Amino acid sequence: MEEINNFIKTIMEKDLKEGRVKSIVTRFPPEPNAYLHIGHARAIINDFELAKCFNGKTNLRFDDTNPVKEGEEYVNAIIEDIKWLGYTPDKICYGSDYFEKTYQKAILLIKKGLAYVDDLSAEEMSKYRGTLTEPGINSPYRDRTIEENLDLFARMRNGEFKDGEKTLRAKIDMAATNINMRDPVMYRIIHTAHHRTGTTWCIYPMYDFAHPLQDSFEGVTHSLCSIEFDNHRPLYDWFIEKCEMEHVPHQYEWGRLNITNTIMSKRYLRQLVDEHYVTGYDDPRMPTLVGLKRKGFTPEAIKAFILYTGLSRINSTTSADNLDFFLREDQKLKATRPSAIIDPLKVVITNYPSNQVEWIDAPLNMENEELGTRKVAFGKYLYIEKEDFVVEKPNKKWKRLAKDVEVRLMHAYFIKCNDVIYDENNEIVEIHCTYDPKTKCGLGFDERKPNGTIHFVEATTALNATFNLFNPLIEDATEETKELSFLERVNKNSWEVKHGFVESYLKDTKPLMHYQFVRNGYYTTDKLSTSDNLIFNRTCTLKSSFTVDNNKN
RNA sequence: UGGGAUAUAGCCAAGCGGUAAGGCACCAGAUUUUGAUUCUGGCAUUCACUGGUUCGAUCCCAGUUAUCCCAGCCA
Repeated sequence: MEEINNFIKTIMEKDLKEGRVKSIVTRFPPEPNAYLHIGHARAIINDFELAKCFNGKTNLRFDDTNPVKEGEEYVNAIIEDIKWLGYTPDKICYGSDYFEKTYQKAILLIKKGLAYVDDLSAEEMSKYRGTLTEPGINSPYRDRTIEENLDLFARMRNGEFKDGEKTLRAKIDMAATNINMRDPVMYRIIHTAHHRTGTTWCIYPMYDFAHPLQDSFEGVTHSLCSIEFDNHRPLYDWFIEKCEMEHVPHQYEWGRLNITNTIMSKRYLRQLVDEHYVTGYDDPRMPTLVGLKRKGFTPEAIKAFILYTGLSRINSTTSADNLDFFLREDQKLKATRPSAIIDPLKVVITNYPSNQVEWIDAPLNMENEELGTRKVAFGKYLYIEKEDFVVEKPNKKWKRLAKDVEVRLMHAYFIKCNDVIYDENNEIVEIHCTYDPKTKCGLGFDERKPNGTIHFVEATTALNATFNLFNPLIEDATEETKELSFLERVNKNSWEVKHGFVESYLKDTKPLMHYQFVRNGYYTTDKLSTSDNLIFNRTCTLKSSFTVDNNKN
């Protein structure tokens, strides 16, 4: 495993050395309302790996303080994803475990005159809050007596008020330049059953109030979150101090990680699923962990990607090349490498018997013979990749087949092209070659050097399978076509589902699948273990356009 | 136009007062039964800009510019 090294680690080392903390405790606090994606993986990996560096502990804590958005389905999915990444939380807990303790701390703040029950409606409160440039003004309910607040808050809990009728607010400073400090709401009334506490509660703490207390209750030392919470840190510290928390956790922020041409926002991922642009959260086109898993990613590849990509306070966008690299690196010695032909060109071996097919032993991975061998068919009729043939050798650097040129068919024989057959439109139909029996793989033939090596499949034994281009696993060999589409960023604010993934990806980036199947054949055989000789049909289906508006609300 | 954060190569990212690590991408060459892999070499006289402090500044200070975040009873 790579050595983790980033600014948070430096902070931890210093805190330990200077005695501010005795040991490291971190937590990964997802809200159970979405599937985890590669961005979460960064948080998970850092939370766990940083604690691990110092023999510390990491909790998984579900931040379930809003019953209208959350559910059990996500809890289980998140637990599974973390397990898949290879981590075991020290404890699995829930924000709702602390509802009573949190409630008591709210009472403490009321008693100290630092919290009050407000009757302002949401719209009124918004007006009273002021703007970025103008200070807010105090709520008319701000000066209720402690007794009245205590009574009202108890009645809020007892369900005497409707949703939105009252809130509990912290009494800080309506003129604060940091808007988060302008008497933030601590509790709101929600008469909705909670997935764990049922109808026990009808008031729920807000993130800003609940989170620091939860961290403190659990003994978290370093509460790591993304940079947009930077503005909340003063409030975090305020609640810790004013609630007289025994254990004092500290919040640190890091920048968010984006990946080029990848949607990472929960909201849009949900839209893609809900509106059936993809087949589900585990669609291989999704950046979710379950999606990446189906696409062929391994936890090791994801971890290496995250750790090598590093961490800073800058929001950054990493090229998808980076992610691909770590998958290739991870799969180099692990993957079996059978051949596949995407765009077939028929080859007839004129000097080979027409009713004969021979099977040649070939290693599954030339760089790792421990993976064993497979039988590769060779016969009179073959397919090669169209792009591996040109009639006339264009230059010295051309290392593939051309007329009157001899190449090696990987694991098989040297072949030489003698004739090119055209149809009435002057398109190449097939090419005629001869093979040299002396050059069979393994015989040690070295009298001539071929003009390169290309891969092939034997036509009569090959399976006509359709691949999901996004997925190294062969999904359905029997299915005739599969819709292929991809998300492309059209401009800063919108993305579209485009058809024709293959072409665009081929043009703009080194296509992972092209690389894996065509030239290298890195993929993990899973469902189709009986044959590794496959014809790749490329089928694109037009899909409607999907545009998202990045403007809030 | 209020407050906060950030600025090091095409993309990430180390460096924290002593003269710019590393990875991706890219380029050139060698090896090669995958134009892959592997190997070798190249890739910031300069750290957003302008001043200042200092023997010495990416690092400290001041100003400027650019980008991001904040006006949910979301997290």
